[in-house]
Parts: sequence; structure tokens; C-alpha cells
Amino acid sequence: MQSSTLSRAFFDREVVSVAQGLIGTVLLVDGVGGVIVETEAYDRDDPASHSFVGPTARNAPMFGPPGHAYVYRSYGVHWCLNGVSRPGSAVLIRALEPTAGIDAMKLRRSVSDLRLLCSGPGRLCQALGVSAAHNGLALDRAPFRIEAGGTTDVAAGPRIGITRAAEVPWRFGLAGSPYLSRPLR
DNA sequence: CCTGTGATCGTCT
DNA sequence: GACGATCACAGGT
Repeated sequence: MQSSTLSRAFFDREVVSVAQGLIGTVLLVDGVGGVIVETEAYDRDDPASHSFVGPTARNAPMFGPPGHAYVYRSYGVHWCLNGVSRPGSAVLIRALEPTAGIDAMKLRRSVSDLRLLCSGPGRLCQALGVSAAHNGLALDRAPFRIEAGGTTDVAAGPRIGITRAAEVPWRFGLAGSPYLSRPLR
């Protein structure tokens, strides 16, 4: 029996609900990945969001159809993966609990500690091999796969690494998971 | 455990 | 020309 995968309709909802709902699902890229344990929501009218300034070349996927990937480069070094929700909104995937393709992830990251494999948006993209080549691709077909999971233990807190709207509690995580990029009290 | 800092480059001013 | 939705490492507590 195959696990059900998330449909486009899942992403065509209010972005905060999507961010919360992604916690506990399984994200795979070419079969490599794990359980999503940390996300952040970014909205169209959100000063911290890349979409706040309106459509640009970089944020174009955020204004495209729901259920697609928005991948951007962070600090000139790292890649970060988002799932696009309604126009101008997206969910940043911040951390996974590694479960599939662990050897491949260790090789890509040159790290053996499971807790350091996918605990951060840049780290998980490196572990899963996500790059600009994935920008704009649909999340419900290869190489992506997101399997429905679900959890009831979602905690919230302020988002990380932003300066504007820093107090908005749109960071979500699996409470107590050792795979969070940072504790979520 | 915690804080500070350099790396590095695309994007927008 | 400035600034990041980050990471790794160094050093002090």
C-alpha cells in the first residue's frame, strides 16, 4: 500500500495552515529525505517575505501556481527550498528528520552526525541535492515526493534570521524533535 | 553552552 | 554599494 502524496489542493490554502500541515509529512527528492520537522510561513503582505516587494525575477515562483518549488540562494552560499502556497506566499522547509537515503546524504554533506544532516534550510538542500535546477518544479511529481504524514504535536515560535516582522510566530516545528535547526520552546 | 565573525554572491537600491 | 529566510568554526564561560 503506497502512502498518499500531497496534492496541489494541499498548498492552495492559507499559508500558515500549509506550514503547520507540512510538519510530519515525508519529503523526498529522488528518494532521499525524511520527515519534515520544521517550517516557516511567508505571506504576500509580510515585510519579511521575498514577495513583499511584488513580483521580481527571483521570486517569480512565489506568484506561480501552488504546489511548486521556490528555490533561492541564501548569503551567496546556500540553497533554500520553499513550497509555494497561494500567490505571494510560501513555506520555507527548514529541517528534516533523516529517514531515507541516509548514506547519500552523509556523502553530500561530509557529515556523519544524523542531527547535522538536515537541521537547517541550507543543510537539507545540500543533503537532498536541491539547487537552482529544482526552482519552479511541481512538488507532486519526480524528482519530488511529499507523503502525507501528519502530527498533532506542532509548536510555534518566531522565525529565524529575519529583521523585519521578527516577532511574528510563523515558525512551526515538531515539539521536542532533536532535528530542529534550533529549539522551539 | 553561548556569542561573535568570516565567507560569498545574487538581488535590489 | 549594501544587504541578506545561513553555516561552520573559533573562542570564552
